[in-house]
Amino acid sequence: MGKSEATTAAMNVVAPAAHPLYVSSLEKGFRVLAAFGDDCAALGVTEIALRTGLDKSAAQRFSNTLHQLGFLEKDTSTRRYRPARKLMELAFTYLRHSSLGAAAMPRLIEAGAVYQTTMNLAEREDTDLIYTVRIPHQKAAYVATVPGRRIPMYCTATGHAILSQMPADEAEDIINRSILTEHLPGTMTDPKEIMKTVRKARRNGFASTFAQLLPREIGIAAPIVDYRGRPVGAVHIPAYTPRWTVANARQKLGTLAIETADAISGALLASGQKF
Amino acid sequence: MGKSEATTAAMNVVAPAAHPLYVSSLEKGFRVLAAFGDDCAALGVTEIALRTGLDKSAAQRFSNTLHQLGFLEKDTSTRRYRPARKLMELAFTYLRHSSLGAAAMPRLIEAGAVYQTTMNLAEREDTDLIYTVRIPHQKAAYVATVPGRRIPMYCTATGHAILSQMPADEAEDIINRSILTEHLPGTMTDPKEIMKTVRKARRNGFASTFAQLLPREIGIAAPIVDYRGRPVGAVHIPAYTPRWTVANARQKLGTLAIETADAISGALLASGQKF
DNA sequence: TACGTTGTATTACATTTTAATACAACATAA
DNA sequence: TTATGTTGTATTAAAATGTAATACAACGTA
Repeated sequence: MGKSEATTAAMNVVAPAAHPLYVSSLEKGFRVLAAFGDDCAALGVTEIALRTGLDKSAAQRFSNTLHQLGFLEKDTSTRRYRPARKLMELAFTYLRHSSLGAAAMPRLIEAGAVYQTTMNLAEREDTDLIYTVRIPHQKAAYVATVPGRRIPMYCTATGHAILSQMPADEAEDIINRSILTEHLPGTMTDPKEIMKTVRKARRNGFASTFAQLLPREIGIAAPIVDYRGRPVGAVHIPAYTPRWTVANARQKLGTLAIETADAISGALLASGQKF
Repeated sequence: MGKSEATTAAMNVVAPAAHPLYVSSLEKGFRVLAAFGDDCAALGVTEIALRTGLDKSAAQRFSNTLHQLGFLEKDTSTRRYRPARKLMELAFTYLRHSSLGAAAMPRLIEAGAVYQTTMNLAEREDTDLIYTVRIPHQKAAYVATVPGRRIPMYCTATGHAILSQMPADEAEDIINRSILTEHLPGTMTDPKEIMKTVRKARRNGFASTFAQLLPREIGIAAPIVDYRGRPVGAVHIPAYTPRWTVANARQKLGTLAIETADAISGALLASGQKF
């Protein structure tokens, strides 16, 4: 599973073409942060240079600066850097004013209590999703319980739920631009098959997948829509065999996911925000 | 309550003196992100310039760059910026390899189920704390359920729990460097009184506070220590009147907090990590 | 339509970052 | 221990980047 996680891990911080108003130093700083992947808890400057494509001097200066700012810790004995707690504050900067998060939170808490299941809120980020709110109930792989994680749309119930509320051409575009990797034996990588699943999700009002990214995981997800009916995120409920069967999960958790997502959509509408 | 939250909100991104290896552009970029406080969901460039101390041109370039990188969203109609989902990925960069988080997660989940209470993990950040893992059970003010939030140590059970495991002079130093604000009528701001509470926490093995930052909130917290006995964080359980009384919370939740914190300390030790 | 305000684009200028290099610290093995 | 490689740190002259001033455009209000 560690392996299957790895492929979804790298944060995307690439040069979006030179522009007169573009401060490339800022990008380099974020490239350093993005260098910390699944496979490395701590990095030295040489390794950072290697992973970021910066030369040693640049790696040195940016690591140093991030350290001074408090976003990287430095182990004085090994002289290696690691991400620091303060990065959590940046998440708060986002979440604090997320009307989606605020609308979702109480409803996810409530829904999680029904069957003692974990409840997640995911939002779209291009061809991927990011979990923004997670309310764990049952124990699972640690990374699978942590917010901020990015997963692809093409092979996840959450992704299908969102795709199901889009015009077909838009959904197809996302799938075509996705890197279709067979994370586990059985991960769907055929665009036609994926679109078929998406259409099924559209008919049912929710999506479900089995063992696509994590072994034994049944994913159940329902879309959250804005005032225009456009998908802004999805409620995701993970369940695991053998405690749950696919049929049982689809019936019970599918309904729960839809109810919860609809309640959130409604609350968003009431709060009058577009987001 | 919104008010009491506000004072604890601003992220600390200040110039740590010029150094030859210091990239000031990076700092400016983070200053822009830090400009988004409690009182503003979105900001225009002029406002950003005002809040960051950058001039209009700089504010323009850094906002633009952060936008291109995906860390700021731009509302095309109002032309104002707002923090974007991608900031969540930075939190993941930290959490992914947090052995403290990994040790705490399953134990917090388990403990939260006992009395249906929210469970938090907080870590120290100078004179403040940052919530890194939050497992909400009961509904509460949205910001009080969101990870990444920073709160002061001097007037919180979580802070006292950590201070209680430090040498007295170190604890006093933290209190002296804290900005002692009376967030609510009754917030403790007298260093002597604070130290007295901390000593009491030391004797009891856990700390408790009432209505210090949030009205009606009873805070219960127990320290997590590393292999040297040094505090690395704390388990925090919030409870609210009238559902809980202070006495009842101290008795039941105090015990639970201690047990959970000890279990986490033990797991950390077993995992062989210093952190 | 006129006016203030706010966002955007363009420059010459100079400060900042760069990349090369040299040095120091550490780890490993002979 | 001494030698040897590797990795981290510090210092520069050179150059590229970011700066701040300014002008222009877009929007909202009266």
